[in-house]
Amino acid sequence: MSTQGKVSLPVIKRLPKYYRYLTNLAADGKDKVSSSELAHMMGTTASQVRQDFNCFGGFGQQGIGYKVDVLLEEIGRLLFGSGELLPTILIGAGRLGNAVSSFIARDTNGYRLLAAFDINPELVGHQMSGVTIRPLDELESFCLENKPAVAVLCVPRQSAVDLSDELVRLGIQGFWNFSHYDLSVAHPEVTVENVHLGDSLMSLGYRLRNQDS
Amino acid sequence: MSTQGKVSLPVIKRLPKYYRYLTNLAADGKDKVSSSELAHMMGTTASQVRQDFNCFGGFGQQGIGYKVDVLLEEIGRLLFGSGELLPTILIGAGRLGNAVSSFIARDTNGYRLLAAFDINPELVGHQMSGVTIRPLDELESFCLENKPAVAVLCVPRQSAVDLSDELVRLGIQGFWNFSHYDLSVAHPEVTVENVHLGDSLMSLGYRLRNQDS
DNA sequence: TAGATTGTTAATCGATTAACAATC
DNA sequence: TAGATTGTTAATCGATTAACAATC
Repeated sequence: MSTQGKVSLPVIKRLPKYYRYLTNLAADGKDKVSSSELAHMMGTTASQVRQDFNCFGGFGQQGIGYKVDVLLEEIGRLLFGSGELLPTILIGAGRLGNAVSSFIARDTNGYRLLAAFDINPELVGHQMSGVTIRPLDELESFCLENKPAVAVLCVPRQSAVDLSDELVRLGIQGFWNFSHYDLSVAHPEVTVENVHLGDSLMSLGYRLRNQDS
Repeated sequence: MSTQGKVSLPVIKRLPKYYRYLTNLAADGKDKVSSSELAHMMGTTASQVRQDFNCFGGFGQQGIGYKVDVLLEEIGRLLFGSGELLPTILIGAGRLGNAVSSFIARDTNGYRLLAAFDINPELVGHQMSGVTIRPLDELESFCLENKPAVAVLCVPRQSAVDLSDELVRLGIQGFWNFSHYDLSVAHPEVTVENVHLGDSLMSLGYRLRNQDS
């Protein structure tokens, strides 16, 4: 079990989805579930479900299925570790930043929002999802003092290019990146999760126009 | 050329990214680019770039490279068709809906925002990204009259389950889905682009905690 | 015991990468 | 012509699916 390093990205991307469906099952009072039931709900195959779970060390019971609470606990540990929250800062407190901040602030996701930053003086000083918006000048001193591990970027492309260099220098280990710029190419040494909303929207357009469901 | 149906999803997902980088190249005044230059910028291989472009019908020049304007035009046509915008409605005008609406309203993405809907009476009547927020009761009559093709869902999980059935019944062909619920399983007959922000955040957490860049 | 369902190995499928002839 | 780079086929790689023995 916990055979680190051999878990592929496709599997990792499915973990939160498993977690969601299992939470629903638990809420419905189900205590056992089979790989085929889970597969049906998730729109995948029983084979894949079993294969995925076995990346970590099978926690099922042959002939019976999986216990929902065991799965929730195991996958929960994988996703959230031993419970320590990842100290996080957000940069860019516009509309997108505002919406996104609420996801980080929810303590069910495993993060702790320390502060938000913006260049716009009109926003500075306001509260957002429980933290104060600070001027960008304070970024360096804040990071040196508070050692955030994760930065969430909700800024335009051009700012993101410069900011990411600065942030990596300041010891940031991961980015949740909404900027229109690909951090993983410039900074392969950090962990990046890109959310390119414009790209997502455009590829939907392609599929719709080409009638490919 | 335009050999429909044989373009795989991974290729489709890369199209907007090509489009972005080519736009930058054009802005920088470059008129030619090689597959290896593009690959370097995008963090992929020259082989993949050529393979991708050949899904549609090679528009490069052997020995020379690709002309930036030709690529932009061809990929632009793939992404945006002949220029008609996809009539779109948005449901859920909260913080996330508000942020997301600006992407749809930008006419560079190929969509036209017709209206927004919300159950919250306090939001109804306000303007958002150029359209009026309407009460959810008007959804059916609005759809019958205006025939939107795409619906953007920025509502909680439970509402999404019911709404998607209703919207498919009303003739919606595609969803840009931000709700915490998987539309593609319930409605395989429509085109769905899921953006699960919580899932994205959780999988970033896994990777950070397991030091897997 | 019989039925069910996992764990795990093997087969298939598809996407990425490499190689190279065609050609500008 | 020589150098460069595409178009395209072949090889590799990895992920998904199928199959089946182990076992509850």
